[in-house]
Amino acid sequence: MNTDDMSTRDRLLHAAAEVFGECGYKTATVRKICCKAGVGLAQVNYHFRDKEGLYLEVYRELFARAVEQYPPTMGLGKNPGAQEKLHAFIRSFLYRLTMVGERHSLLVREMLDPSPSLIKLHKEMTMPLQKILNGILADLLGPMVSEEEITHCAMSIVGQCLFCGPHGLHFRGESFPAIDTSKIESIADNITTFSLGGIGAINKENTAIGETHEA
Amino acid sequence: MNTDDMSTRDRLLHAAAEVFGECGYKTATVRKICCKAGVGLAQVNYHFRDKEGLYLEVYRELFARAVEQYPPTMGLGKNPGAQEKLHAFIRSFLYRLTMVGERHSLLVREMLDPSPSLIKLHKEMTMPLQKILNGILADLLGPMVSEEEITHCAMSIVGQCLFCGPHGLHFRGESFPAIDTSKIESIADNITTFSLGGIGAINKENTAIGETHEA
DNA sequence: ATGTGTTCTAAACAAATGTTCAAAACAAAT
DNA sequence: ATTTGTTTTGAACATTTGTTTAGAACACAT
Repeated sequence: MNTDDMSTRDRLLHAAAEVFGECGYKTATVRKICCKAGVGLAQVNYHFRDKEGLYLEVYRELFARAVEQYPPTMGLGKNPGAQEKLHAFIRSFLYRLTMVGERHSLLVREMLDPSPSLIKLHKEMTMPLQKILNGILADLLGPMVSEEEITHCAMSIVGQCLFCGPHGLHFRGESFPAIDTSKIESIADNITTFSLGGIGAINKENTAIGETHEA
Repeated sequence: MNTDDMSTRDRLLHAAAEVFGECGYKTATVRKICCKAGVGLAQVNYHFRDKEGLYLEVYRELFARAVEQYPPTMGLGKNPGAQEKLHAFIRSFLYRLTMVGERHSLLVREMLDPSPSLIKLHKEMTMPLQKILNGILADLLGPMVSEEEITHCAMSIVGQCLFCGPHGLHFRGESFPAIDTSKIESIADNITTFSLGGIGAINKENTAIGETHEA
């Protein structure tokens, strides 16, 4: 992408996203970022107060764009069932990871090793998504299920997505192959099938316990 | 633990495990480690060549101890079924994460964001465990299943463990509450139930496809 | 006691990094 | 054209960090 006509601020955001993504917060240097952006060294401090200010801004913008482009209801028709909703949620999650990972694994990286001041921001941006997933799971698990069990299922699903998704490769200690977007769909199908089976098993266990106790 | 009677080398390993665990490789400093170990600054280079040498040694030792203490067959009687084997695998996985996380989240941390030279070592130490999981899944999924599907299920399970386990808290942007070991068992039960359900679903889908094609 | 190889200490070095600052360049309004 | 406020630059500063080195302290065999 040609960044010549962008403002210094935007050039910095653009370059910072790449450098932070490649190196992580600590290893990325202000010099690298400014060099890549083609601006003076002092610009980071001028426009963003300090390195961390720049970082937070990059994170916020990136996250927002990802959610905008791949909302958790992505590809759903009207009156979708809970199963379709779950599928859409998982699919969109994986695409968000992909998109963010193409030029910068920033989001994923910092989700796993957050800088202190990022935690609050991350919570703010994640909360709505988490609420949505919990709602879907509440539907799927029925009214007899506890809040704790919903959380457990949510964690199982998020864990799968993070690990199986485009950047799971990092965790597994592989090198960094390009993301084949075509695989996302099949991965999403797999996780959905697997998770629906898992939810069913939790459900069955639950009603079994219920019967035992109420009988 | 009193480290007064240990050798300088062991004191360094001990302190390094803590500091690396708390800070990660990049942020941890040789000075911090040596100070905590109560040894001179040059000892790291003398005993381990450089910072990375120390790091690799810590990692190797920690991993080995974790596997020794919580082997993937932990708590199994003789002639266990595949389901029990899976449960034991998940349980031991979580305990390994816990143990390692008590004093140092080193293992988990670096599994997620590995330093370049660590990748090889990590692969070496992980491979046997991965083989075991694949074997269990091959049993559970039956003979008709493809290698790819086994891998998918394995990833789903590992992803769940990493995210739901003691250090999943990091990813979720929470602070770092002490690990309540008593919760491990229930988490393990949950993941096992969820995963067995997921495996069942994959299985069912598979035989359905098989029937369609072969009919 | 002497010599020898190992282990340790304290100081210093070289490189890298985030930040600051004074001055220059620029833009826009009067 | 002058003023005013903003943006940019290049250099410098203060820290931090991993590593090195010369020499002291030590262990131990001869």
